[in-house]
Amino acid sequence: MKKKTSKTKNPEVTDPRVGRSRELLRKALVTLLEKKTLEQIVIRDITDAARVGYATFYRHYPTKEALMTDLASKEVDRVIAMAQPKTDAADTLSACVTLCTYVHEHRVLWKTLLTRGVDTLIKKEFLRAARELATTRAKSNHWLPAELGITLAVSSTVELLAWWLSQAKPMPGKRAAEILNRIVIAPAVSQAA
Amino acid sequence: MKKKTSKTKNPEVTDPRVGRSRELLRKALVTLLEKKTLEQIVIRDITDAARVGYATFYRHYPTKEALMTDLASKEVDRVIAMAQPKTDAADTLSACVTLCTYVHEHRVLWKTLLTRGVDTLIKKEFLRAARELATTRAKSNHWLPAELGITLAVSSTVELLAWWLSQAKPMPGKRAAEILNRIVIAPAVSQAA
Amino acid sequence: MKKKTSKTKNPEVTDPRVGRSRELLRKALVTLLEKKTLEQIVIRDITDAARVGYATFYRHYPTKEALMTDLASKEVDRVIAMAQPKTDAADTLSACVTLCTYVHEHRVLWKTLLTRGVDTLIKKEFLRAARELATTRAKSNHWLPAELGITLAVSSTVELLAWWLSQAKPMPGKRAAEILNRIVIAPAVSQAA
Amino acid sequence: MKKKTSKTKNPEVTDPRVGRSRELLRKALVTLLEKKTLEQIVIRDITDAARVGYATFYRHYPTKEALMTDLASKEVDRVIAMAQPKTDAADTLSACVTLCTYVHEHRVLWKTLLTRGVDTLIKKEFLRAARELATTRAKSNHWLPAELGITLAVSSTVELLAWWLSQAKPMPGKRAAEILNRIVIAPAVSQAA
DNA sequence: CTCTAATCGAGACGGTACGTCGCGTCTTACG
DNA sequence: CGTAAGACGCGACGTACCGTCTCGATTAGAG
Repeated sequence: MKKKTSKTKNPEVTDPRVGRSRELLRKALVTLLEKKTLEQIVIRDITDAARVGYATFYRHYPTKEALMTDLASKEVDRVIAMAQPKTDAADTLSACVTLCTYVHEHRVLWKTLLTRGVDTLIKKEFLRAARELATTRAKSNHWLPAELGITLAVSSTVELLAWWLSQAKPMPGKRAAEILNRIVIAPAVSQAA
Repeated sequence: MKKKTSKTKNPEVTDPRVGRSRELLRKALVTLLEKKTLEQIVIRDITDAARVGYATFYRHYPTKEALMTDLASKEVDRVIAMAQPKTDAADTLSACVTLCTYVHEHRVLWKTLLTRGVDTLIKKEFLRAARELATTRAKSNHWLPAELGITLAVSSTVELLAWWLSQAKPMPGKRAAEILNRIVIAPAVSQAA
Repeated sequence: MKKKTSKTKNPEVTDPRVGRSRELLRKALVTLLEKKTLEQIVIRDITDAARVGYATFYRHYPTKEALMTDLASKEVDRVIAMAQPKTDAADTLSACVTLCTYVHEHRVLWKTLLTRGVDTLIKKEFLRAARELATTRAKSNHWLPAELGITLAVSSTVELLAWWLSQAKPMPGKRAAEILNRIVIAPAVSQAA
Repeated sequence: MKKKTSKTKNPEVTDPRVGRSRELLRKALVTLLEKKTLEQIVIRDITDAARVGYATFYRHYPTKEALMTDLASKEVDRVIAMAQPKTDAADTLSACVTLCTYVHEHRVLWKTLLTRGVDTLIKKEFLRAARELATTRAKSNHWLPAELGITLAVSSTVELLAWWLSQAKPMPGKRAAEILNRIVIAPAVSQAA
């Protein structure tokens, strides 16, 4: 029989329950991260908070780190997408301001992303994004290996944001952006020039 | 009753078996770290490798992280002790060279310390040491909070060393030292000036 | 009320698909039983082998044991129906021969019915059938309670058949029938006399 | 110095905790069997009833069936040990009386052993014991294979006991013994003669 | 050299979390 | 509208480590 070709296998998952479950799990994890470290969180915590069956977790993510990475990559992609145009315009300070502003607006989430033992995963996502950026504007540098430059820039950025948000009374985003630009981004870009 | 009180606690006189057990445990951990992440290592692995009873571990360390910290702080103290005189002499490049040379000479150990999921602990030890240094030479800085400066310097240093040692063919220590000095230490010191 | 649609339900007129699905499920179970115990078989195995949707199983049977019982009772009824006339003629040996012959002809199936952890269900079906027989020819017996007699006769019969079929080189059906008659049926009948 | 030679490596397990745990588990299982089938019992039920950690179960038995077998074999061995001398003296009725008396005295336990879906395991143990007996008194038989004879005798015995104990008002042990002897044991022995 | 207490090995134990499996129900989208 | 495909809630499974504990057997060093 010819026919049925159309439907039977749609490449991507179509069942709406799948999307819903994943959404619930991500939300639950964010909530829990406000109170505990990722490694203090147990899978049952997540499924309970998401009001989802225990096994359902494994139907979507192999580990809690995978769920975390999903979360992190979405956030990182979003912030990069916002800052990138400015970078393209070579206006690094403006890019930093955009970044810091966004982070500050979502400071509750970002604080947990950066300080709850999750920073490793966030850093990995930033690195991924930074490498993509770098390839588009590859500039050779005599004395500083590109990969090292990226690593340092990313790690400093993350470290700075983490420090900033963990302050009892964080400085204004504008100032954080200035520091970030002056101490990390501008040197990095000028090196690359 | 006075008893043989004398025996019980001479603060620094310890049963030689104690020292021996701890040594065995540290050695065992170092060995294991060459093959696995700290969190892949379980306590039984350590005690087996050390050829020591399982409970003996807990007689000396509450967790494997404590053992790791013991290890890390010894190493960090040693390398700081070597580099510090140079720093005092304001010869930062020379301090960097000393640091990199030492690390390179013990690269097998340091590679595992910096890359086997242990970097967080090492960084903590470096921070501890760096803060001590900083207090001795406290300089005010208008635009860069001291604590942030330290944090960034330490994290960049650790990141750089980790990157360096994880290369298939690491560049010579002298070059690593130059980069370290130029990109991390010199800016940090000049800021502080 | 005559119901609205003609379609719905004439008690014995069943949707032909129903019969088909059940048939497929029974066939599938028989096939699977050649390789595994009933309790090693899971419902997904059956539906996969029957090339039927998973939920379809539950539209016809509440558990795999129910399916098994369905299977077993059909077989037992058949064999009883064949042997019974002989029993009525008091020709017990002949009845045994009929039984053993039938079983031997379907030995692949019966072997699995008797040895794959299914014997309990088969025995239950035999008991059911045997009790029906017994009521038609109820004879009192001074020292042996009737129910016990039936139980022993059935269990010995099943045990004997199971042993027989599980032999690497089973003896001929005629001999099995003789043993069965001599050791189980004849004594049972004479007791009842 | 001979030392306390006795201790260091005794081939069998010496730790008293082991014996205690196993005892607790067996006791717990017996208790639970009075209320549920073996397969309705879940390992957590056993460990809870035994007031023992869940994992402790697996330190001693791989499955609940293994625990059950342990229990069963102990009982079977005991009863066989009591009846065997009589059998040796060819006094089969007396052996049956001994058996039935013992079983009746422990009827609560035996009822569960024989009717709670455990009979298969008990039968297996009886078979084991019966085969041992049989080898010591191996007699050839022209028309009845020895293994089949044993199988039938054991299964009938078990079936009879199960029927007996499951009666609302069980007949006296003496009468059960007579039936057992007359219908199972005596024929079996005379066959073997 | 003896005696006593600290330390040790061995490993059982009560727990918690894991990741898997199968059940039986319920949902979805297609034909 | 019925059915395949399969997601879901549930709960038992058996495993892995954890950190605590009990045991004797060594061993160190004070008397």
